[in-house]
Amino acid sequence: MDQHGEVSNRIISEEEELRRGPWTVEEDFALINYIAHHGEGRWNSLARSAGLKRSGKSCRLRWLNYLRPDVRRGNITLEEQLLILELHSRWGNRWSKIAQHLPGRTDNEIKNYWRTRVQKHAKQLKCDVNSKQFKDTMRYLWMPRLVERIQAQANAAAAASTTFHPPENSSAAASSDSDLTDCYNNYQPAVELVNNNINQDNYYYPPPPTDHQMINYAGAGDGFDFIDDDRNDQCQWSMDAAATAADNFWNINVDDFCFLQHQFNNDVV
DNA sequence: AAAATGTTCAACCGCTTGTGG
DNA sequence: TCCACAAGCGGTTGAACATTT
Repeated sequence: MDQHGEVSNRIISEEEELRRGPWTVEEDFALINYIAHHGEGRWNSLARSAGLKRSGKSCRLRWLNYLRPDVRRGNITLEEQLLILELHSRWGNRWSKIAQHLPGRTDNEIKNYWRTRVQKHAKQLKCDVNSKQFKDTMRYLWMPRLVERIQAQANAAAAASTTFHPPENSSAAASSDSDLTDCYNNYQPAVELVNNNINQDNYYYPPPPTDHQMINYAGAGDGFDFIDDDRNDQCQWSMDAAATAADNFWNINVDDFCFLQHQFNNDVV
């Protein structure tokens, strides 16, 4: 057999032997070690050079989604949830683009969050995740509720800070809140949103988070005109659905939900 | 206690896009 | 302009784990 024959046979053999499935500790170590010395990129040749019987794709995915030092693990925070909902309302399933605004989170993680949490809620409400009703509910109920919870957390932290520190430190503690937390303070509770944020065109423009580091809004009306001429189609859910939403998912009480329905259907035109 | 059912998320797949020759 | 290859992206799968019956 000539040299070329040997080479092609070797390549075919290696391709047949490519491992799949969960990575072992040894494989992780080999990948980390190789990238530490040679950098990332050229994943197919990297996989061979590192002695890994994995495809380049598999190595790239393992590194980006799991082994990279700046990957953030653990539960998605309230702030991150709010940001995901906000950005998804603008960009849809552009997971990679959304992930760019959540430091340390991967597109895969955000995609999983959306599918397991958000889509589940839509399913249980017998509501399409892409429907106007569901998007409006995220906007009017879920996101304001998240903001309220974030604010409550911040208040609790501030109270704790006041308890344990002398007064001269409390102002410093207050001003040390992150920009993201500050921007959430611009949100209004759900009911107030409906009452106070109707502009001259009779369109509703919820005040978005203004954190310039995270979200760069192009301006009023840029994707946030959730109330439009089809408003009559909104809020057609049964009271069961309202109660389910209120009690199980968004912690919005049913009275508030009914009030919102009333506002949508009668007052806000 | 065990089986059934539900949930999570790492990993894979196929397609698209970018890039260099 | 075309082609080949690498990288990126979003959809999907399935194993492991958790919860319910």
